[in-house]
Amino acid sequence: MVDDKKVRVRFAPSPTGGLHLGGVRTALFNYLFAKKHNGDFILRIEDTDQTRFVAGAEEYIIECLSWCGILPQESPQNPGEFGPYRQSERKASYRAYAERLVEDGNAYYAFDTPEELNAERNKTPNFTYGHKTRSSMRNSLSLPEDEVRSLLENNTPHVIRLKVPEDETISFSDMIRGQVSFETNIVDDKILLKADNMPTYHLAVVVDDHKMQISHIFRGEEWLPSAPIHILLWEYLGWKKEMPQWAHLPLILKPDGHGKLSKRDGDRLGFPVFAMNWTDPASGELIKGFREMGFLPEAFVNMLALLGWNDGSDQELFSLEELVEKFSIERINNSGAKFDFEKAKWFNHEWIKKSDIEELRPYFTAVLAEHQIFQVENHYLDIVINLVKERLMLLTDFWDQASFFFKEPETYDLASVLPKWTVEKTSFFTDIIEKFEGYEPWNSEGIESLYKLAIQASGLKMGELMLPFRIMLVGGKFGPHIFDIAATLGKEESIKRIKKGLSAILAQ
RNA sequence: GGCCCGUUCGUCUAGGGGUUAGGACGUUAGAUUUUCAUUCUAGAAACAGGGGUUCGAUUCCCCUACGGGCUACCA
Repeated sequence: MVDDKKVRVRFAPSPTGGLHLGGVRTALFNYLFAKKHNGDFILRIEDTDQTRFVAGAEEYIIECLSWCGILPQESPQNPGEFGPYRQSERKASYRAYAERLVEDGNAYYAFDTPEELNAERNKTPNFTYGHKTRSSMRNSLSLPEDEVRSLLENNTPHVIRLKVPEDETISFSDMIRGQVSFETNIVDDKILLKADNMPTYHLAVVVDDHKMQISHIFRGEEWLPSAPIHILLWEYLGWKKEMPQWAHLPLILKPDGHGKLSKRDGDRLGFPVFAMNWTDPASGELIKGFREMGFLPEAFVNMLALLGWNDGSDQELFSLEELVEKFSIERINNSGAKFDFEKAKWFNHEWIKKSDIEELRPYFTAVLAEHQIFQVENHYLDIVINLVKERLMLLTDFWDQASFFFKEPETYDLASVLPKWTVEKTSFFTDIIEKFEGYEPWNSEGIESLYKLAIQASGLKMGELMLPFRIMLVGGKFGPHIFDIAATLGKEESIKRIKKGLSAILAQ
């Protein structure tokens, strides 16, 4: 599978918008394979379609990779010796290869305008530009030689198309699905060079993969049908011996219905599809990302890796280092996987639980800052994190679970307390305030035993006095062990909240 | 339509000629938590169908069905 050739793989997105989770997974598998085999992981920007260029998309892609911890060795920002790493900057080099193909009789000039092609498609239901139809179109195969020459001399807009041979079978061994074959008769004469002199994806990938000495290609299954075109090109360009090995990854599908997962599904079903928030510069529309929704990068990467790959054991939690160590192409699945957001959240939950406090702290500091809470002492924050972290699915849940540690409740769930309120309870709480005031040291166990003793002395039932206490400190029916909360809040703050809560109850 | 790829619990998957078909998410029920969540325990839940090959197929082969992808001067 991996011969003596140096492993060089590339992730080659086009900068047209946010980075889809399927894209991140492709990048991840490339990265894992490269690392596993001491190879290079390269980022190449495929921006040959200038009409689809979106400002900021390239920087965004790099930031996503950086967030995931899978930065490339070579990229536009960090060029190696195989640059440039943007196809638009390699523009000048492509035409020569296309011309060479024409000279060798493996490609030809075509002068049909987009309008003419459209008309043809409307006329003939399943029109394809190929060996059956090219003689009736306007190209250097059908037109007289001198007409072709004068068209070219007059700079008539034209494209260069691949001349796909007749009656051949192209087959290759895909590292994931084994032997795959195609009949050339059904492959169309794909455009290699557009009228704007830019190459199409087909020409550009092959030329660049060769120039960059790419050894293995991991890409989505949607590319499988164009594999024969690429193989033909490797052959016609005379590079067949250096052709990389192919691996077509299964697709990530919509959780409900059917089809490839798209950004629209995220809106519709309420989960992110992009790695990070993406704002479309043209429309201003914001599309949510996993990062901003509260995912740990470790969890995101872990979840993605297990979507289509497993190590054969029951293990599901893997760090990036472990993935590198255990990754193997043989264990990549060959069928598409429906994305399951519930499972994604479970991965995040597990990673929050197993992450170190130092790693977690900055995330929660950021969550607090969003709610105008600043300058929290690390010691206090750490206590709170340890109290609530196993209750969190998303980092952003921290606010719902722990806001009361940083500000007193604004509202009280009085409905769960009022109906059973009695004067005895009022005096219990005025009494407990006094007891608390004189109590030291202020720790959870101590407070608990003092509180329970007071309950016994009052003759009231324990169950009647636990909930009101919680409502006073927290505001509602949630949160960790109540005496841990009181201990963390401190004596002064706890007493203050009891007083305030009590008056809120009495005010009704 | 044509071509290509695929098909094990609802979902992600392990397995592989003879298994009680395993795990995880979700779900259900209990326990713990004098709140809620977590956690723990238990349960329900799958080999798409039909033909072969075979002593024996979920596993190998073929067909069908179904699903997906591609079919642009997009990647």
